[in-house]
Amino acid sequence: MVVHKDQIRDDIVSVAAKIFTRFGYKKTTMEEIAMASRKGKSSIYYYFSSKEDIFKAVVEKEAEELKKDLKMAIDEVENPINQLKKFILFRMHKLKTLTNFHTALKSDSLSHFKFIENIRKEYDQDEIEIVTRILKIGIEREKFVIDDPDLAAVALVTAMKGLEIPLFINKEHGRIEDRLENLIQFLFFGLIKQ
Amino acid sequence: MVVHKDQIRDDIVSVAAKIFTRFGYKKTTMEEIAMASRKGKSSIYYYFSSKEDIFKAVVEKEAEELKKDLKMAIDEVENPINQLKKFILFRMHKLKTLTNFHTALKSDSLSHFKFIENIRKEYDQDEIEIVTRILKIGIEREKFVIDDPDLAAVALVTAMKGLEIPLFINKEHGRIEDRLENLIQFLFFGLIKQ
DNA sequence: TAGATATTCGAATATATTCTCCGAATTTCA
DNA sequence: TGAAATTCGGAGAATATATTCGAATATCTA
Repeated sequence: MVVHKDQIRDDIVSVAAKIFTRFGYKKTTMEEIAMASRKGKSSIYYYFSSKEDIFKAVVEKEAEELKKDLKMAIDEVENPINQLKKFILFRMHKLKTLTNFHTALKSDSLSHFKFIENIRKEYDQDEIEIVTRILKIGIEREKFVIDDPDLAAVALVTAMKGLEIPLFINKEHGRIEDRLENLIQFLFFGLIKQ
Repeated sequence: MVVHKDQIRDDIVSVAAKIFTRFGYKKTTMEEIAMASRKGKSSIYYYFSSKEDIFKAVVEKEAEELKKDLKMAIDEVENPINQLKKFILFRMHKLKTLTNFHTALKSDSLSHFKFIENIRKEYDQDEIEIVTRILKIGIEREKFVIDDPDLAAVALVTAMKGLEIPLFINKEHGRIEDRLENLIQFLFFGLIKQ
């Protein structure tokens, strides 16, 4: 029956996610996925049309998770400025656990998969949407002075991505929060009401 | 010149050890080893005759390290009973970092390499030797009552290996020491002078 | 229960990767 | 300068892997 089939697909995706996380796309074999799922290799092809197809499902699942958790994390905080901080920090931490989605975003050895381009765009869109919402609320509450919040959101997200790599590389976790403070001050220089 | 060549071999072995540790024998490619060593693929073949040959060098190096460190660790302790404890504990902890040697000892997907059999035998021999020495010193100092220390050493090492797996799997590090106490009591029941 | 449909898997095939070797180019050093 | 040491690109054979096929089995439906 159909429901059951989705369940098995999900199981396979979970199992595959772990293996992809450990070994990366190329070094992961269908045989491994099959064995770990306790199925025959060809049964996997009953549920997925290809290795790429499984990977796609894995990445999409991780993207969903990130999106959902991001929204939840932000809602836990009140002040829009703190929401921004939380957004940047939480995103960064969470991304470390979502290895497959993260490499899908970064790796160019994977960029020949057309689906990755779509995921990127979609995810960018989501981020901008979230930030825009935060900014607009901030403006309403007279925390921010921004003429064009849509434009500002794009700029902010872009800047954030630019800063992601140095932050990612930096191992000194304690200091990230401090630097984040500076980042926000910098990005919103003159825009935050004192 | 010859000295330089050995140096480069050593470098390659170090680099390869990391990759083998991360991905295992099969998933590691000569190309990766070459790239990580910043050499052309075929240059690697100038220094080693095959992938197996590199792996052999890696495993032998780790075996050397274990052997050396084990001896040092034991010498830091006085009482033979404590030496035994230290031997068992240290060996177990150290083995966790020497992944390639460890898998060489255990994995049967690798057992078609003839050199592995030799390494095993050699290492077993070394262990028995060390334990025998500890026992004999213990007897001299009248800590132990053992008729045949050679036989006892073999029995002890064998028992130790049997207990290795459950100890390895057990994550609760704190308790390992306690259980070790029991193990020694058990193995030497009636043999340790009170 | 029969017949249809869903699922499984072993074995075969097509494709891709990887090990290994060759030989020519470059470097080192006496 | 010339001989030996070292490097590496690229080719070919061997191996590994992804994917397909078809037959067997299980599950559902009426």
